[in-house]
Amino acid sequence: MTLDQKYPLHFTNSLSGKKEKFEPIHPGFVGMYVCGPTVYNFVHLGNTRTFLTFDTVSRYFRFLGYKVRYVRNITDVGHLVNDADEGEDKIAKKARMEQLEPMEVVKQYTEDFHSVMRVFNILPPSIEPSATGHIIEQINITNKLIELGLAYEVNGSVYFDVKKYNQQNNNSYGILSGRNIDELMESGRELDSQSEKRDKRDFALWKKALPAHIMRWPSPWGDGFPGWHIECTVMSTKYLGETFDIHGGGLDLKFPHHECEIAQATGANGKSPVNYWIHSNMLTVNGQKMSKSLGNSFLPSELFTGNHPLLEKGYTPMTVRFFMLQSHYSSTLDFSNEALNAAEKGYKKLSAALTIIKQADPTGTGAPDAELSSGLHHLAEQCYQNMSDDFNTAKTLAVLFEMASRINDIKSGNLVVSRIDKETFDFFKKTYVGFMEDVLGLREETSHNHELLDGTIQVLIELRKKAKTDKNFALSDKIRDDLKAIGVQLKDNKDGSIDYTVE
RNA sequence: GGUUCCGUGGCCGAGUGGCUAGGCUGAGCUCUGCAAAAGCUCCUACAGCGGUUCGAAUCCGCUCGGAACCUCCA
Repeated sequence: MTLDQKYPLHFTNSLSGKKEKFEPIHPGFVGMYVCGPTVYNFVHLGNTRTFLTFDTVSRYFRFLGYKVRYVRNITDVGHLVNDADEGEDKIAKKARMEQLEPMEVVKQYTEDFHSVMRVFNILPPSIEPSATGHIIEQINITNKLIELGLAYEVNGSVYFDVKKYNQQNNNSYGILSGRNIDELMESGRELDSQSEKRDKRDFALWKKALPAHIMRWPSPWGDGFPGWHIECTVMSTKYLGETFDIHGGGLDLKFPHHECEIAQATGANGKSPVNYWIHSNMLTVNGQKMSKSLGNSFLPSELFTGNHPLLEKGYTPMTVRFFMLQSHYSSTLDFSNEALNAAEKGYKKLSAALTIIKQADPTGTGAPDAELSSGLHHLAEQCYQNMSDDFNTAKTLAVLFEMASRINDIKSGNLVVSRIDKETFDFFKKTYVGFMEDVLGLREETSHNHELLDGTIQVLIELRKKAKTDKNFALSDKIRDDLKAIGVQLKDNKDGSIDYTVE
């Protein structure tokens, strides 16, 4: 029995709003597309949460034995500033402000994005396509939609005919976001230069470029650039097929972006593009969504250094990762210094247990205790059960904390390893290490633990041992206190050995 | 205005009809030369008001409060 059969995965499908059993199109394989960043600025912490969510999702699929193709795009054309744009997109605007070539901007912020992903231990996707690399495909699908009568050209721009699509598809526009097309008409706002559209609910597939616009490509309708939604439709279906398993993204993309993707793809290919939609919720600050425009966002670098008015101190990447994993991806998560401090301590506890269990060995004498063994086996199994239940990282962490207590029992001698049968011990160890490192992506933060530093501290530890043996407690305390003052905490173990941690 | 979601103990945060969430903080105990770490114990909540039910934090209704989307946004 394979792991995915033993612990069948269920998760909430945004399309139905219900928790569903995951049934892949091709058994053993998962195709997943996630909307990536728009690279016209530094990614802030809120953006990071979404990528962390889907990193964990893809990690767990792989852990269960699935072969995953994870596609996450780079939006380097830039979303329109607004629907009434003057033929200028965000990247072009930024480029002019900074006197740079658009591709220079894109390059800079893509590099930043990648480095942020790396420090958070977010694994790279299988394919990372860019919008500018798929202009031809975007033109082709736009052409196809025109031929099908679902799009129309006006003055060098092409728009998707939402009303017509809706009539042809059982009024399904709004199927994802629960929106009603008639209500959209009432609430939609009127914009001056929107007069080109036949209906204000229509959205752009291709926009004509004005002379000032510096990102432009030739097309059957003249020089221009693609609309926002079409890139994701093109790149997802190109690499995953016309219907694929999972599409993810931030909740704020549900409407209109994802709704438009469904309409375009369904219109062009005659079939629904995605079986399961997953939306991750927002990171909030004082209850409000973190966003650049609200001025309550901060950059990962500011978080690490603590160099920000909202931050009391700096926090390590793994502390932040742990902090985010403590809540469910579908809930909002509120940022606060208190919560980060709590996370820092909690994470250190798990990390310390990780170091211990990795070195633990099931040696020793004594008969295995069946009841004890089955209790530990059951505990470890809960990691699988919790992750298979809508990727519940919070519940999984709760189990890992209990496992960490047992690991500490082993270290302190409260729990004799030989009382655990070999099979259970191996499963327990494999589960703890596997869920920490492979599934949750939490690694030991030992960057301070350089060889030189370690060697130096070992010398001091030996001196202190000698002082203790000589009952020279004044000296042994001075060594410990002085080390603590510079951030090195010594810990005396029962067996006389001495460990240390670096703050 | 429309659509949707949320309101859990000192703080963060899981949980959807009966069974201990967990972390952090605080108090105590054990271990220890003293610490630190660790283990154990305690502090037992579900916005308010009604209703359904043998039984509700969990379902229904109303009230109050907060948020997201409807415009670029992870």
